[in-house]
Amino acid sequence: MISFAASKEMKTEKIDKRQAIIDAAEKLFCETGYEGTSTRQISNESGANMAMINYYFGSKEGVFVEIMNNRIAGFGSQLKIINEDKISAIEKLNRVIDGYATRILSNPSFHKMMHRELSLSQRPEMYNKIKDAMSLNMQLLEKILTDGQEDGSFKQADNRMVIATIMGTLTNIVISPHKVMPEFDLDLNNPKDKKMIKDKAVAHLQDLLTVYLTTKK
Amino acid sequence: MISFAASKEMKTEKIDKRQAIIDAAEKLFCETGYEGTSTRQISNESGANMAMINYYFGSKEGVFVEIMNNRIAGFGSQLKIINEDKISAIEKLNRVIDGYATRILSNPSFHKMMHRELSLSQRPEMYNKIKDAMSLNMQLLEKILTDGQEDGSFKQADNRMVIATIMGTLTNIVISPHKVMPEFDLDLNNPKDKKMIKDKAVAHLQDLLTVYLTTKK
DNA sequence: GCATTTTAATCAATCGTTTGATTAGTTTTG
DNA sequence: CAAAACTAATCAAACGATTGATTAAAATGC
Repeated sequence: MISFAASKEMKTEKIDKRQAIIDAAEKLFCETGYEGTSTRQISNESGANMAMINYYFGSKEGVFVEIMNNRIAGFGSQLKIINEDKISAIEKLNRVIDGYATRILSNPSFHKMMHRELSLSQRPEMYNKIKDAMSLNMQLLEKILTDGQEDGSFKQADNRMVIATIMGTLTNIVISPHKVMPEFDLDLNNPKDKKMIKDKAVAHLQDLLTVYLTTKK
Repeated sequence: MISFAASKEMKTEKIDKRQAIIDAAEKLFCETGYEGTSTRQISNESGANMAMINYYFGSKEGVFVEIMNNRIAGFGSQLKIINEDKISAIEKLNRVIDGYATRILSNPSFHKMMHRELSLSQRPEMYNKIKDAMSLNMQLLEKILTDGQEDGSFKQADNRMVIATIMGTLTNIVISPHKVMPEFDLDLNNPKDKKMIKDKAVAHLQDLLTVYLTTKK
């Protein structure tokens, strides 16, 4: 019973088996996909016994659901405040682009996995969760666009398509960075490369949309 | 070998078991992914015996490789000629956008599968094939952009990012059409909806890039 | 009648899940 | 306080089902 003086953990070893399973599963799901990952792999990677997966999460899919819920929770929180600020529409848009790029590029693997799940739409529960989380961001983006259009700072545009351009551009960069910059050997796991790609992406999108939305026809 | 007078097929039955396997496998791979599709499913869906898969293609992966090769072959063929035409850079760009949207939206399921494969990058052979096929299109796009910039009709821009925007926007629309137009119940399998989405996407991208690339700073 | 195509049966391997037992820590009880 | 009862966590082993692949025999076409 926890010897005196609180011996927390020994080195950095197994803080929590439950969390270890989540961490290992997320890594593996990102790398090899849901179907491509076996419970035995999760067991090995996490150091937990196979039975613990079902003990804690009921099933392999239960682990997946848990991971997605954890990540998706608090998705819109940081972005929502942007729309409260007393700043111009164009400034709001620029901040949203930066915030969106930051989040997506902070965990490219997970974003890839999310998109695989969305494109497969096998597990309806997950599909709807992802869809809802995304639609939160879309509503925010749309509001910024329509507000800007109403006060005359943005010209009229196909806002749905504008949103598709913002999200699509960032997703495209995350999924195929080599395509974007084939002349270098860029690696999204390298923090330096990641920052460079993010800066380029943000600068491009901000420039693109500023020019597009504020140019008099 | 193909008896005289070409007795094609009897009713609509088994024209070719080999082709039936390819068709069934492509459908299933698109719907449930590569790992999520079993050889027995392919066998059932195609009407061919399980052993025929290995007989004709050596393995399950062999079927997959065959499908990808068939689809990828002739990828750049239709687009290459565009760059030969004696038309303005902006006109070339508009045509490429239309051609690209047409191809992607002509088979959304396959395009989704291709992107899943690209984002998983499990099978290196496939990964490289897809990458090479895409990079063909990218080179064409980049050439159009730089040509336009050299003759002064386009302003300087981050061309790699511009390309990411074009491809990313279209991919985003294909993968999540509901996100793009949640107020309607659009369906990419419905030819009418598909045409409408394609027209909207093309119009948006052409407008966006025309404004962006031809606006004096 | 020979080569090609197709079949049913079977293979070892792996899948996700469940089991019964064991450990250690906590609570309850007398 | 200590014996008894209970609880959550963990384990090795095994479950039945399914996986991709292979076999050897049968059917087919020429």
